[in-house]
Amino acid sequence: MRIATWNVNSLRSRITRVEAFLERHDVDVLAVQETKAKIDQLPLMGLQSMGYDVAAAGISQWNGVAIISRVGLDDVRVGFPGMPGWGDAQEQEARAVGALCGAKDGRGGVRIWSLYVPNGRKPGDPHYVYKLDWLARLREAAQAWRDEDTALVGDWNVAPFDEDVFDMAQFKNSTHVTPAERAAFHAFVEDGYADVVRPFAPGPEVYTYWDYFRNRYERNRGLRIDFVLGSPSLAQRVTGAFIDREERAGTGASDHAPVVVDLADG
DNA sequence: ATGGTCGGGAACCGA
Repeated sequence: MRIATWNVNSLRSRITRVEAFLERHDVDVLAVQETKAKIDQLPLMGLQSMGYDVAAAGISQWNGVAIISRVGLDDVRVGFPGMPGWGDAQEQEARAVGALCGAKDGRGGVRIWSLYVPNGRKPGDPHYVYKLDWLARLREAAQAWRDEDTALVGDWNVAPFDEDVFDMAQFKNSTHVTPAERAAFHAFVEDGYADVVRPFAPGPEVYTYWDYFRNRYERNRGLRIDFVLGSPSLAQRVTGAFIDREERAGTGASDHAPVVVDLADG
């Protein structure tokens, strides 16, 4: 089974590229972030005609997430127990929270969580405090999923290592690289989740996001902030992975590239 | 310190 994650920066404006990506790489399950649309605004007809089902959590203007699957969607969940504002969509909208939804594939083998970690804006900002709280609560919830085939995939808005940043000097006093954010990310690894892509796409100068400003992509001035973290049993099934860097090229691209992971049958 | 470019939704805000 081939799974992927991609911050599409608006599913409506990116739908043609999403469909082409799924076909080009023969993807079974795609987790998307920043759908930027309510569920009833999503352009699903083309995806459905390609054999995909869609589960979505449309929470605010910019942080919606979805899972697109052609191997079924069982036991779809939105949010996680303990998630700030869990069960209160209006509060989530008001607080511009991160978003997360998860589903098992049709054979019940893998639970994939599509997650958009809140953007902290600036260290010390209320959104930054909220981001750390959100990650801590997700960690607690994820500990209960560690003994299953679980994939935590998406835009973590954290660059865990210096080599994941094109120029650390430009990130003084910036979010994404603070010790607290990095510790929050590494806590998942300490609990047994593994970055299953990095062994197949080692740095330095390997990124998943390039700002639209200043020709950052053309100059490869990016960040690695999109990750697939696998529980131990899921990580054992990984046979390969890659970042589809070329998807970021040209006009009409998202500012993030997709990340693809291959799994052996469980 | 600021600016640069996108997307959404119709003026800027947030990434």
